[in-house]
Amino acid sequence: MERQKVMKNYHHGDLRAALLHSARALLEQQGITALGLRAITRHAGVSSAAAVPHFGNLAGLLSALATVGYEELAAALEPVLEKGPHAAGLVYVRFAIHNPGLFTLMFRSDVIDRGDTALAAASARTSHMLTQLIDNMADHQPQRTRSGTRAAHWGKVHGLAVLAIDGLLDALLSSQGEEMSLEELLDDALR
Amino acid sequence: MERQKVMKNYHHGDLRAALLHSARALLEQQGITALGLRAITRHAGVSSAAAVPHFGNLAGLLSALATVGYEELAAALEPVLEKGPHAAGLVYVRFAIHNPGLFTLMFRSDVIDRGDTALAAASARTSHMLTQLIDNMADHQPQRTRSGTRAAHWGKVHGLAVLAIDGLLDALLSSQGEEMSLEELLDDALR
DNA sequence: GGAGATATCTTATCATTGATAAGTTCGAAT
DNA sequence: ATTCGAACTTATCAATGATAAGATATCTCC
Repeated sequence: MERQKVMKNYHHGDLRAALLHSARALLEQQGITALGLRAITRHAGVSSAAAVPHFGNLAGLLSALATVGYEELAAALEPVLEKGPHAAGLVYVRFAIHNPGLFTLMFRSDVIDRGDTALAAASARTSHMLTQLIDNMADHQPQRTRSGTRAAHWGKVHGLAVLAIDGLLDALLSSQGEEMSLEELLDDALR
Repeated sequence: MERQKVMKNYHHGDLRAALLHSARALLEQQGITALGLRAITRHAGVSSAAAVPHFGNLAGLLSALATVGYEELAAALEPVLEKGPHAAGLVYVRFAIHNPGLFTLMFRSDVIDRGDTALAAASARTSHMLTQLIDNMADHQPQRTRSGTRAAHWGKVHGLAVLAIDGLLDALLSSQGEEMSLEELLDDALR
């Protein structure tokens, strides 16, 4: 029967997924600067215009990748929803550290298209999850607004994630003579 | 004597400052995407290669601009050094909100050159100021490491700044029915 | 199971970008 | 006054994202 045809040139099979995979690989291996349309398609072994039917343009492709990021973050957050903000905060920051490029992309509103439907949905879902998580926590200080509490916790967690990715927390660690790992520092800071 | 020659084409006089001014104007008016070498030189009314003698390349120009940012942030922080972390946090976030483009640029390690001497110096000075400010504060919890305390405070303040710039705090405000301004929210969150 | 319609992918081209080399103009130092 | 060097321009290059036109495979409908 010979059905297992490789289908070389045309009709890749699942080029959409392949392009997202290539983009992610480039993103994590070479940084967000390497995320060009040509670099991505080259990595996937297709022509530079092959992404158009699936994503329209580069912003569309990156938006789809960021969408994956929001979904993965939500999925990572879900198991600790009942465990309170400390555990969830650690999960949030760990996700950022383990996927620095992807996490960075998720907040680069200048390269992704915030109007993208799927992206907006995934982003909103994750945000909703975060606020719910914060609201559910025990130590709600009555002296603070609910919004204030949300902003305070989300801000802290997000800031730690961003600073960790930028390597600025390592600088903080090495300057002080204290013997501790980044993980310990984060656990301490999130207390 | 007619000394007030306009000196049109050659030897601008202070092109370095003029280019930084143009870059900053473009940055705040049209966003970080508009910060191209040609756009900046066009705005300043010079040729696209005029920036080379002063900055080498685009990264050099943007690094110099980011350096200005770190210096201004340090200058804004200085008057509140004795007032504790609450006031200083507000100053930090206000600086970010009033100079969103510049603040964003200061943490875009992919477009600026972290090896730039002046940038590294200004950045280190500001960081030093921040850690000193946090260390001086009264409510040092003994259960936390010094590094942990630094990370916690810097993280929170920085996260709030980043989220505010991205408009995500406004989203947080509007979702909740509470009647409060962004400034009030920040003041509350920094408590 | 055959034919036309349709989506996918390629090739070719365009305007624009950052970098660079070579040439021009000005100021400064000897 | 002349030379030297820095500042600036013009011209050119490779590379980018977008797009139009063409080729090919799959799908639908009869």
